[in-house]
Amino acid sequence: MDGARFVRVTLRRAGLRRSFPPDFAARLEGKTVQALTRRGKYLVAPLSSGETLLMHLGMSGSFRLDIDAGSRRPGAGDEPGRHDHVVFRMSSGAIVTFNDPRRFGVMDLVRRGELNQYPALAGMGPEPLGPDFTAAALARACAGKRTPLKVALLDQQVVAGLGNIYASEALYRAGLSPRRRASTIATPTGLPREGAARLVAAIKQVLRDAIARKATAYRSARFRVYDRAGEPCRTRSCEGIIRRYSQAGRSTFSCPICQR
DNA sequence: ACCTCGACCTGCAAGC
DNA sequence: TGCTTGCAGGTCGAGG
Repeated sequence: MDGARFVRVTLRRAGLRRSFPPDFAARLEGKTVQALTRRGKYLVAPLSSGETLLMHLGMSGSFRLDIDAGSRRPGAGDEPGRHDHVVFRMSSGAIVTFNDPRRFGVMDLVRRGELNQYPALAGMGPEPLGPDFTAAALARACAGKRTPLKVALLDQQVVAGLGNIYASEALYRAGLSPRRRASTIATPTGLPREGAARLVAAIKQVLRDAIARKATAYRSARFRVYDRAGEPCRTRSCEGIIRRYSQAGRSTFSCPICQR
């Protein structure tokens, strides 16, 4: 998509969780993708029109790429699947198809000047792998929060882009209980306690590992606690058994012995 | 201002 | 085999 022009945009239903923006296809067709970047869990594509295309995969979204569909004759095998909701035909010859069974994904179009006011992006926390995500920053964001620490990590205003799996994984590596109050990693004035530095390091480590392993499909990844309820803790000489419980409606996994 | 909960969807696995 | 139930990677609005 990067550098290519939208030749034809096909919407195969009225929307995902939300309706598509008005005249969505028409506002894309003929425009060039100037860059393809990311902020938190949003894909961000500034266009030649001055608008920016925002895309989010939700829980079950994915993109399928057919890189040189243009050089082949259209034929069998090109039929759209049941949950192929948006099809982008690009000037490069590529066809990019957005598939999302649960339709929790997002496609939106915003004027560039209004990107900062876009609700999900306004006030979004620092990028976890960026220089601004420090123990001091995390402590400041958690100070005064009575929410469990794990719930705070899922709050995109605290840190951008962490999801349910890696929140559990990071807390495990940091040796911190998901049930602690978020405020316990900070002093009353919002300065970091030692847990904050460990947690920041663990978040960065967990994400770097996942990216290095190209763990795009969560099923293919090997987690230390996520989805391992009843199995032994992997920490050397720890006798703990991984527990599963619910926090803010999401499953959490942790070792009751080595996470405090 | 902050927090929890249900709603939004479909698919799949387990239990009966 | 076929039904029901519960659970799934994320947000967002309503209500406490």
